[in-house]
Amino acid sequence: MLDHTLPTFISRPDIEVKAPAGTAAHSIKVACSNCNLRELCMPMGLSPSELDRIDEVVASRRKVKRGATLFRNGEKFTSLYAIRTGFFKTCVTTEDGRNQVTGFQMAGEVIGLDGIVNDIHTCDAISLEDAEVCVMPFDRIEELSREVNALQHHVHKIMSREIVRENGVMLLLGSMRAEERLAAFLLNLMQRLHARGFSQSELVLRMTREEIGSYMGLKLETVSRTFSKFVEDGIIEVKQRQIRIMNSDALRNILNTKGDC
Amino acid sequence: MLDHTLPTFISRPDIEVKAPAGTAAHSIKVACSNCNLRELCMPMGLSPSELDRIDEVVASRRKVKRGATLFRNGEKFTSLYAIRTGFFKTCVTTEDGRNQVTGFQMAGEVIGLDGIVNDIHTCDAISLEDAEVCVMPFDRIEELSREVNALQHHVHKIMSREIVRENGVMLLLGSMRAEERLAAFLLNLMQRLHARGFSQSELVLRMTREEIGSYMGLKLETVSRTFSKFVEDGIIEVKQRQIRIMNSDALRNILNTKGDC
DNA sequence: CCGATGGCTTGATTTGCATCAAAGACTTGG
DNA sequence: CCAAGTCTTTGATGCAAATCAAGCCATCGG
Repeated sequence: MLDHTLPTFISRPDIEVKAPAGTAAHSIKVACSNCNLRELCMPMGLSPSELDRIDEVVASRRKVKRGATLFRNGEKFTSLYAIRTGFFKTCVTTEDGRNQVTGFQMAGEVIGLDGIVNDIHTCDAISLEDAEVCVMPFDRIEELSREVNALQHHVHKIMSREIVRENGVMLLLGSMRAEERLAAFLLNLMQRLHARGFSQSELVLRMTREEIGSYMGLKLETVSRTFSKFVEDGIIEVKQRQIRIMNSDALRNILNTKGDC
Repeated sequence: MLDHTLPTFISRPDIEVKAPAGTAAHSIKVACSNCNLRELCMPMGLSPSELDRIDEVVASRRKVKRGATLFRNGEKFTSLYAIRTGFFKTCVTTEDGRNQVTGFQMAGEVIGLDGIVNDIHTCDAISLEDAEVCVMPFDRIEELSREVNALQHHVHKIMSREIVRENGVMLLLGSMRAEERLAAFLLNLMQRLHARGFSQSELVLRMTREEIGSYMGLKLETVSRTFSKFVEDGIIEVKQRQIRIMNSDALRNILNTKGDC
């Protein structure tokens, strides 16, 4: 439901291409064709000539310090962003100040899709750790995807995937209890990290309890309590933001056991 | 937040093109260029030659009886559907039988976007009244949108709009109380109906209290009680599924008044 | 006409999570 | 090193919505 399955194993994205000293970050020329995240954010099975064209979609890179915003509600939309390193949250806000985290995004994922409809971003994208993104001007994406069919279809798939993800979150918010929500949350995070070559059982949360709560429609105290309950039950171990999954089947059971009781 | 604003006034879509007697519904040739819903589901400002091309995206029409499914979770994805007449709900289901309405769609709106990622539909689309849809094979849409830039951008906008809508629903489900949810629900329905030329103050619900509740993350009793409360407060009148908005400002106030109390 | 059915309303009770409150743990900077 | 700030945990209490339950209303078919 909260699915981000990836077709192939992806190597760890921790080998970073460094900019030459003194070069402005936004002017670095990067090649998707050499990027080890390519299989996450770009279509697969391209011909060599298509691969060369694909490089053109990335205009530049941009570094985003922890806590800084990549874009903000109300700003003009120009580009999509592929996350190279780091971890983001996106959130929407009402006039009366209510705030809702709508997603957490990690390396290889694309953000900014909300801006396409009205050429204005309708949410904030905030970095949860020092990050770097590939800036992909949307007009360039549209231009190129007229010529490279695989890119065109890939863009459609990325948007559709986001729609399906949000469907899953709606199901979660609309009908699940706190334990189920957090079980789903942990399983989803684990799965996405595992697809990126990280451990199946250990993860480091990049966000606060409050941000988790906002995403899951819970208060931070409830998040904390529920984690504590999982620890009591021997399902996970928690040391600050370090989480170790001791029994992932138990988490899956929590998710699938509601109609029964 | 639950926004479907339309740029122009749209005439009532109640004049239906009848199929010649004896013609199978799915073989009727239809012209978008003559359709009075064009401004809702197709891009605007096309040249005459582009308009002709656009007609090619609709392969056929399909009638869907009330209660029947247009597509179902697990079915192969082939086409998007533009609603000509009628009213649909889409819903997702978990293995353990939980069900969540993810949206209600009316004339001029497009459904099926969830199927693009994995070539499989991940939700059910069920008609809430006798309906008719334009079947638009997705490969044809992709082909044509390589040639007609406006169509390409339009497809992107439709998908982005759906993402933004779902962001709004997430906000609602994650942080609003029952009264606020239903105020938002009524205002959103009114707005979309008004954009289609219907009254600003009267509407007929096409769905049951239970379906509203599923969409809004509430039980049907809560929906009923909250409507009753609105009636007591003189905000609406309810006669079965007929709703009359007596004081839409009051509804808007309910939405914007939470941080204050 | 009547009985059956599906949808809706309303009341009584329970409950899961929010809220309020306080204190502990970790981080950062002088 | 201590002080201040942020994040987290845990406990006590309250409340909004769920649950359980009963009856009403409109529709439909025999």
